[in-house]
Amino acid sequence: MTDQPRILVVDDEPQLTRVLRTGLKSRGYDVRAAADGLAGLEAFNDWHPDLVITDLAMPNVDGLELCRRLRAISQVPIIVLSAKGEEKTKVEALDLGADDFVTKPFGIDELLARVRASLRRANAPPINEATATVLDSGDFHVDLESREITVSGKAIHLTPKEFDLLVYFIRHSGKVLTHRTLLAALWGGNYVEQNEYLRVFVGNLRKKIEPDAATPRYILTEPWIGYRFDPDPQITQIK
Amino acid sequence: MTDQPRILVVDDEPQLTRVLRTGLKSRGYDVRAAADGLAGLEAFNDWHPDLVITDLAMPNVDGLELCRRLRAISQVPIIVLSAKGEEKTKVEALDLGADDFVTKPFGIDELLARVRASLRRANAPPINEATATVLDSGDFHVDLESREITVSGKAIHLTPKEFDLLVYFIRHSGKVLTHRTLLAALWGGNYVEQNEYLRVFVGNLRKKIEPDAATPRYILTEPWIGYRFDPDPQITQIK
DNA sequence: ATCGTCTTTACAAACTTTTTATGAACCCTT
DNA sequence: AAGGGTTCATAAAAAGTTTGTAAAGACGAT
Repeated sequence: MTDQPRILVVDDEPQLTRVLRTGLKSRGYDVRAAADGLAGLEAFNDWHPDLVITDLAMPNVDGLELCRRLRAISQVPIIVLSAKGEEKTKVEALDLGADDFVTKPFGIDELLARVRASLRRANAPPINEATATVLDSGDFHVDLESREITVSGKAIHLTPKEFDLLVYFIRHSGKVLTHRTLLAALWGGNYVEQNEYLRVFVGNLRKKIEPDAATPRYILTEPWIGYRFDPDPQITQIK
Repeated sequence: MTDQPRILVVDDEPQLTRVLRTGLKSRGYDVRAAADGLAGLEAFNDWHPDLVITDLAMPNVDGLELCRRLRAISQVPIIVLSAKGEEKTKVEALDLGADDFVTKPFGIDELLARVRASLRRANAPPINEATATVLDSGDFHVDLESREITVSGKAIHLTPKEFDLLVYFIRHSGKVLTHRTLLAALWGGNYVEQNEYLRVFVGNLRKKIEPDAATPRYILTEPWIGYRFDPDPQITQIK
């Protein structure tokens, strides 16, 4: 793909759509817009964008349903736009496989940063993910065979669950991971309500990997939603 | 050359050197290490290794210069280790006659595969690691034919199962070996649940090879997971 | 029958995970 | 801007497994 990255914007507010289109186009992206989920799906099949930005509240097929249908046919990164107070819906969207969310109102710069992050992640070498024996991400180095972990060169010791949690975070760097997702991945589907487990383990993990556990740099809290892992906080800065 | 293939490791990072040495020795290679290019050249003239593994960034004579000087006097296969993002230097090294390169970080298995490939290409003794008759790894010396073992020069007597267990450990130095893996390897697939066997045999083995069985240096426990064998514990464990 | 080895059993010590409790942080409403 | 209700961070206790070790029983070879 030597072309500009293609971004599909799905939103029923013409004003917001216009802002997004001009903002994204001026940064070199190729942008197309659709006014509802149905039109969005058609545009996707037609145009094969590299990233989809969708609002949640929409006529016809809404943002949630759009996520579901897109995930059924594609791994395209999805960024969800949502109004404040739609926490529950946001979580649903993320559980359905959305990559990130931005809460309205937002600055165009914030959205652009998230777009860059998602595109980078999508293009990033998911090389031999299944067979990779070494994970290397930002300040983190993990040898899955020897189960040795270093952060910025310093070796650390993790318990098995802590190890699994960190590996999961690294493998989904940048994505917003909901509590449910994390619990299902690490404890199994019967434990998706045990948020306390997560709190304790995230806390312990932070104590071991964060320079200052009180102001985390790597494992970021998304209140009401879940956590987000940033392996290299200098690059992903938003402001 | 009836001996094991000889490998010269040139690297100024003691930790990496140690990993390479134990990893290669445990597979039946004869290994010598040098801390910089100058020492590497001397060792080469002295010892005539069958293969040279060298880092790029080093004090005194660096990896590039080492390649150049080696090529002036020998066709010995050279494998270059390089950090991420040293693409340009990598190309230079290959132009100078290096045979292969491996990007850090790498798994020991990847390096071993390249070593085998380079030796094969060089028509070096096609000695199969699997048929090596002597293992030399850290403080351990094992003769697979006579089934004799010395630890730090002291001969010890092991029962057959203990012997097989130790050999398995040595051949997989540094890796964490799960209970299942060990049980399957030594007792067969029907015994993968018999963790008690393992406990007893590891305990007995420790009594015979550890200076102090109560605080093991060689056979390390990975709680909930399995065991890890470290043939050459120089750096004291981090807690 | 004896010896050496492997298997089985038992229990305390060590370690991880789960549970509980408390104060701080956060979001929404007024 | 302030208050109520949740959620989050943290420490520490409780519960549950696993591990280390000794020792007894089983098996086979000499």
